[in-house]
Amino acid sequence: MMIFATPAIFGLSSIMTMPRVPRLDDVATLAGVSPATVSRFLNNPHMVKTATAERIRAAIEATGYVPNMTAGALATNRSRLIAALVPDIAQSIFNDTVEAMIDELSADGNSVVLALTGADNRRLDREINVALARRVDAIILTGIVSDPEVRARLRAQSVTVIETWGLPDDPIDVSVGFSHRQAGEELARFLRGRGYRRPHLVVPRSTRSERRASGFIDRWMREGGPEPTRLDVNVPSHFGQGRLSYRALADLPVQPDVVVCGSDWIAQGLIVEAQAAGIRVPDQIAVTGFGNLRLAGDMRPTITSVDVDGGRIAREVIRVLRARTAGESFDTRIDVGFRIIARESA
Amino acid sequence: MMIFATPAIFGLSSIMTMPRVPRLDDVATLAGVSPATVSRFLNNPHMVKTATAERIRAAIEATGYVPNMTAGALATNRSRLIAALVPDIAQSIFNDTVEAMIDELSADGNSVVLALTGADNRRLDREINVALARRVDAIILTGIVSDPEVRARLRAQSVTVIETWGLPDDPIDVSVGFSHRQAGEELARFLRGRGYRRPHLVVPRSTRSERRASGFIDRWMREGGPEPTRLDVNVPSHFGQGRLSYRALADLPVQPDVVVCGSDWIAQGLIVEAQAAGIRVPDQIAVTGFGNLRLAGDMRPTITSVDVDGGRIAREVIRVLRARTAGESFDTRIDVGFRIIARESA
DNA sequence: CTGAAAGCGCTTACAG
DNA sequence: CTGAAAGCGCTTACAG
Repeated sequence: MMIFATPAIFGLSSIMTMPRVPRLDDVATLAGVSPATVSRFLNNPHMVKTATAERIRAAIEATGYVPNMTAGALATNRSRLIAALVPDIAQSIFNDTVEAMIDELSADGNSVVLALTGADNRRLDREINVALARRVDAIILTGIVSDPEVRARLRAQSVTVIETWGLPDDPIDVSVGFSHRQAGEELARFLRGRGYRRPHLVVPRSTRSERRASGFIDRWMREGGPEPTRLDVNVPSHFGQGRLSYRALADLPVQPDVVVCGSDWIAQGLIVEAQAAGIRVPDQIAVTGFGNLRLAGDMRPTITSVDVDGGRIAREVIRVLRARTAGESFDTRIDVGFRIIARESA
Repeated sequence: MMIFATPAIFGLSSIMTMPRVPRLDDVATLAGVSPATVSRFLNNPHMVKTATAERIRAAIEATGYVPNMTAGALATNRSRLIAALVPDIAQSIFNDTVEAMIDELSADGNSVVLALTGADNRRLDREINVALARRVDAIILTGIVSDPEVRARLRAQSVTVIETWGLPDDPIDVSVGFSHRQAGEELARFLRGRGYRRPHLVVPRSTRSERRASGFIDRWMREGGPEPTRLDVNVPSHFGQGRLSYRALADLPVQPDVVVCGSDWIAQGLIVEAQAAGIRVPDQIAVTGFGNLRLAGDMRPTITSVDVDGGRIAREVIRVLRARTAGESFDTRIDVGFRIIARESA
């Protein structure tokens, strides 16, 4: 059902005849200038005389011309397309970062191609190839490129590659993030300082979570603590896992005094389940999350978490992109750090 | 800090000399065929003889050729780019749908340009223009295009436009969704049937929420109920708003027996706050959500919600896209419906 | 400040 | 099954 109820003022008659989409040429002809001049007007308005500019503006208006960025991309070898590769967006701690990046990039005239690499970045290599085929100006990753051949290929290309969240020893090009291992270590120190003695870890099956967990465990044991118990859960992590994780505590040989959750969602679910069982948090069992999502501060009790400034990561990424475009120098390894946010839950 | 620790086997020396990116031409020359044949091999492998195909395959391998989709797009007038326009992704009920769409589309060789239109779709018209400039093959919207000029322009273009979630009376091209008004009406009927008498609405400030709210109110009053009280909240809605919404109940002249929340997050926050105040849900106050997110089924108590099959919406969108590509016919107005999921909270 | 012309890297109708 | 050639719609170095 397609009704053309559009008033004639919008050019209904021309819609009926379906004229082809106007090109730069059409605008040029109508304005009485060459295509080159229209192109200049579009890309560097100050290069054309005011009177000429005015005629071109009118011609664009009259034709309804919309520049063809595909043709522009081919001619300039610059797509103004940025690929963002993330594991998922359904429930992801990266969403804030991605959102902030998209906001900034679109203000710069770029568009973001969002590709999903799946749990454990299964499809990462494939999506990198797609991004390369699209000749994107930059690829922004959250994850490790496992295939050495792909790493080599990326290095050989002129494309900018920014690895985010992690802080690899041997980045492909640029990396913006923090040390997950160190975050785990600091959390161990923090909890030990608060007097907890029997931590239990709930660990999502992702490289980053694993790195935090091993940092936590190493530090904990180095300080003389017993080896923490642990439960591994699938990614993406979610609220329901927290509830199940609480129930699974019953099977442990010794009850923990603090549960270190791999995400705020898990922590939230665990608290809800504990409370439903009549257990008080943190009096009877303490809980920590990770990511410092908004809900961590909103929950009852508020959740002790590790804050990662996703907006900062986005800003640094943008800064790198702009610097490279402008030919200016910039750091290729940017540590944005993290902060432990002590709240009521632990 | 940029260290080339790549083993020589990966062609380190050629990295040093930075040869230009291989083109179709290079592959053709190496394989001893014309560019046309390589192009055919890439797009319709069955069109070339097996022996030829093998030589081309080897040449692609040797050169590390990656097709330039920008050039391909210009030549075919088909970008294989789909624009997905959503208000936000930080906390969005659309994320599941978008994720499912990206999965399907990328399997078809398409990429998704994700654009954010902001609360209340402030930047929708602007992002549509960008999508048009990129010559995307389709624009998938969650929201209403307000500017009549933009609506007319979209209709005049050959681009496929799919409006999702809502089900407008006068769609631009194709729409896939359900009637929000009707969802509100059904919820009113459902709660009245369950014996509730004094509903209070927490309404996010979005067109769709408003439509559900007015459907609810109309139906409720038509059945002889008193006018429900209401509280409007900003979008995107989140957990913390639920907590605040609970506290705000104290200001009401008469206490509700059920709170109808515009999202599951709000419902969850409201339940947590009620419980923290020692109030039992649903015995002392009932609560409903919207969206049937995973957490609705996981929460304690489980949350009565309205299920919208985001995956189904994604599948229908894909079906439409494929049908149009194949030149087959399809419905231009697809109602995916909704279901009220009765659980413990109301 | 402006124009003519070559070029970006593909695809495909046409001819063989 | 394959090749030569034109064309997709821009941009920009060069010349004036």
